[in-house]
Order: sequence, then C-alpha cells, then structure tokens
Amino acid sequence: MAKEITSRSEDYSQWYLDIVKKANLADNSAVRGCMVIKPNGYAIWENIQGQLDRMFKETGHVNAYFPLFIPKSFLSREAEHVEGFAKECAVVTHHRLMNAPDGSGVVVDPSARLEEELIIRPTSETIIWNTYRDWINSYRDLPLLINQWANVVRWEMRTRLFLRTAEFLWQEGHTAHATRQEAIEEAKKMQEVYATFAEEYMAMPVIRGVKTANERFAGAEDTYTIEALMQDGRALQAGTSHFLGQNFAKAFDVKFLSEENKEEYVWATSWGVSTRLVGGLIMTHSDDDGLVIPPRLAPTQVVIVPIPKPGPEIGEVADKIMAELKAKGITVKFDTDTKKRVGFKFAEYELQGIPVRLGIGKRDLENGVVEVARRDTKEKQSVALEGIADFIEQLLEDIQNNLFQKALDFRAEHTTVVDNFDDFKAVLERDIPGFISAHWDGTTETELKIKELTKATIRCIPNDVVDEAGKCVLTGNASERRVLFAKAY
RNA sequence: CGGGGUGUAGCGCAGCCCGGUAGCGCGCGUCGUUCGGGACGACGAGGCCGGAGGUUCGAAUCCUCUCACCCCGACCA
Repeated sequence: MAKEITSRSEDYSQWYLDIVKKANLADNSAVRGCMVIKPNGYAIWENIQGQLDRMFKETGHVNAYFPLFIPKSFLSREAEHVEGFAKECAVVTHHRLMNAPDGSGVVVDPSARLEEELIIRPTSETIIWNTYRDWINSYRDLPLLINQWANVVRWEMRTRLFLRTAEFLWQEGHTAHATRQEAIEEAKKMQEVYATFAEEYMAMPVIRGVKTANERFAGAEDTYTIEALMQDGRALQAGTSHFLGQNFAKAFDVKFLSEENKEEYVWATSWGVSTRLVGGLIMTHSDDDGLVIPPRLAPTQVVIVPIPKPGPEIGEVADKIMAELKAKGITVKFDTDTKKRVGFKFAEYELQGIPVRLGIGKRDLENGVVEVARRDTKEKQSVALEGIADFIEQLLEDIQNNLFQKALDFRAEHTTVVDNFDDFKAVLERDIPGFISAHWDGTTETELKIKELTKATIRCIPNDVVDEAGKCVLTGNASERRVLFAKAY
C-alpha cells in the first residue's frame, strides 16, 4: 500500500497533489514555482497539442515562433496591457557572468548590464504586433492567422502544479483582420474550437461565455471564455479568446490599405490554452483510486496484463489482440514485466488512469475469453476473444461518453439559481459550491463587492443566456440577465 | 509583501524540552518462498541532522544570524 492517495472528501488539494505525484505527471523542480513535467504528464500534453494543432490548421491557421525576450519598451506601448502584467514579469538585466573575485563561484558581471532590459514574455502580443507592422501593408495581406506553441513566464506568488506555475507551456494565436466584424467572428470561432476540444476530447463540459470588464484580458475589448466546473465545485477558466479591437494595431502602428485605398488600422484577436488543461483534466475525471484519462487523450488506451506470467500461449494471444487493436488506431501496451506482481500492476495502471485493462490468464485461455476492466466504472467482465477488438473499440467510445455525461450531470447538480444574497452566500458555504446563476447590476463596483464578501467572481456571461428582467442579487438594482458566479481557481 | 509553519536517508516522519556523536516506516539491493487485486522472510546499502557563527570536554539537541521550502492572505490562465 505504498501509493495511497488522500481521498477527495478528506482534503481535495492534497488529493490533487497525490494524483499528480503518484501518477508521475509532474514534480516540483529546483526552481521556485516551476515544475518538471514528467513523461506521463507530457504525453497527455502532447495529445492535447496534437489535436488542437490539427483543429487550428483546419481553421486556416499556421504556426510560427517569436522570441522569448521582449524589449521592456514594447510592453509599455499599450497602457492597460502593461498594467495587467507588470507585477509578474521576469526581467533580464545582464548578459554575462564572471568568476567571483573571492573564488566563491560565479557572479553577475556588473559591467554587462543591458542597455534596455528584456522581459521574459508573459504573453507575446507586443513582440508579435511589432513584427506584424512589417508584414501587413494591404488588405491582401489579411487575414493573418498565426499560432505559436511556446513557454511563457508569469511570476506568480503562489503556484500549483499544472494549474498555476511560474513558467507554463501554451499556445497563443494572434490574428489580424481587415474588419471589426471579422475579428470578432475569429475570436468567437476559436472559443468554439476550444469548447469543442474540451467537450469532445477532454470530456470536460464547458460554459461558453464572455468575461465582464473586470475579468477580461488586459488590452482586450472582449474576452470570450470557456469555464469548466471541477469536482470540488470550483470553476476553472480553461481557455480564453480575445477580441483586441485596434488597441495593439494603434500601439504598434499596424495599418493597411483597404480596397478603397484608405489607410486603416487592423483588427486583432489573440487566444490561448495552456498546460493548465492537464490540471483541469485531472480534476474533472479522476477519483480516489487515481487518475482517470478520457480514451481520446490517453497516451496508452489499453494495457494487457498477463496473469500470472506471460507464458507462450498468453504471449500469442496478446500479440494477436495488439495487432487487431493497432489496426484500429488504438494504442496498447503489453506488460511483460515479470518482476512485479499482478495485483501491484492492476493498482498501478488504475493509478495512471489507463482506460481499459485486459487480464489474460490460463483460465481465460481455456474458456476463450479475456477479462476486460474499465477504469471509469471499475467494472470487470469476461469477453470472448472472438471480436475482442471491436468490443474494445466500442468500450473506449462508451468510456469517453460516460465520462462526459458524468461531468455534465455533476455540473447540472451543482449549478444553482439564486435570487437573493442570503441564498447566494448559503450556496457558497456548501462543500461543493459550484456555479451560481444570479442577477447582477452590471457594475464593476458590485462585482468587486461580491468578490470581497464571498470570494466568488463572475466567471462569465454565458453565450446562451436568455434575457430576463430581475434584480441584482447584491444591490437590488435592475438587471437584464443572469450571470454565472463561482469560486475560481 | 503581511501572518503561521517546517527543514534529520530517495519519500514520510521520530529524536530536540532533560546535550554524550542518529532511529522508524515506505522505497532501494541480494537470496529464497510466493504469484487470478498493492506478498512474505532473511540479510544488506544508504544521513557532513538546510547553512554560518557561538556556548561546551562534547551540539541534530542550547543561543545568534542566515537561507530555502510549505500553508493562509493581497494578485493571476
């Protein structure tokens, strides 16, 4: 029992940490606030990347790469943007080390101070828009649809593996358009790409919505978001897509000649998701026995465990099953390790979240069956060898759907419509508070007051919200629609 | 940056109050018995007790100073 996991009910954050550690997803590193993503965790990220990258390309985007360093002066070109990031920037001031005069090691060479400090990118709008100025001259150059996969640094005070780290991996799309309408459509399109990915691949239902002025990206006119609900009833912002208006075009003087031969500023969007998604994936599906990975993102979808040892017949059967599964594009691993015991392996693969486990023993061979265990429900059954690949293909589908449905049901159970502040507070006191749908008078002041009083923030104004006259849950002032509140990560 | 806490073997901890040169569990190695849900036994390897200074015949233990990390707040994907 070396790898026990703290139960969710006992201590949810410890449970999360236990999963990350014991499923070998990531470790804290020697650098404060930065994590080492281990092979198991990185494989999930690679699958996320792979699918998103396909979806970006299907929607006409291409990849490029911009520098890690941003001249300090760039950041101050857009006033709101600097303000949003100034407090969490890592700054490069020197470019050389030297041996310490007293022989105690290396020190920064004081004579190697940079003329202008470089900021390690917290996001790349500024360097990219400075570059786009040279790339865009005419409406014929538009739209410009570029994405980059990169690391960024935000000097966070408090960090949590995957959910908030000082350095993280992400993608950032940066597009330029001829018209306001086209840019808005692009931002919304990418929100929908993210939502589709979250729901169909991560099996993580999300609310599509728009951020309030207070919560939106520094420098954006509108921020579109996808918000997911974790098992502890807190919301996770899983992806954002920003309509940047002409803010960056004006700050970096990016103009184009229109078809009417008029000089105009271009319209911009940016959008991103990060390794935070891995945290969301863990917190959406996993249980007290360990990680649960939806089949469509699982690095290994099926593992075959010989019981008790891989004799020649078992090996033959396993090889045959593997060949059939691989032909269907299913990833499968045959565990031929003879040093570990069967029970240990079972526990280990459950901990690692592999969706389907096949057990093959002498008894099974005699009966022409294999034991099939699914990770999501922990159910086991004997299934005939004949047609096993079709069965597993279908089972993986079922698991994917079941995980999504379970998460959807969970969210429905933990979304509460509230009409007065006492109820509002009462819901937040619950063990699993969840989303709260309530009226809000539309002012930042009220939003901040509610946050101060309850720690809950407005996650978004859902896209599908219906107009409904009502009274603000705090002030009683007139409200035209409900918004979604929650405590957030 | 405020408030609290912790640094002793790879990990989790005990020892500290009442100084005498370090111990437990897990993990790790070898051998044997096991093997259809996290096996058991025997033997074994592994630590300048976060760092510096001080008190003392003697410091993991007492004193001073430092450094690091964690938790709770303010900020954030």
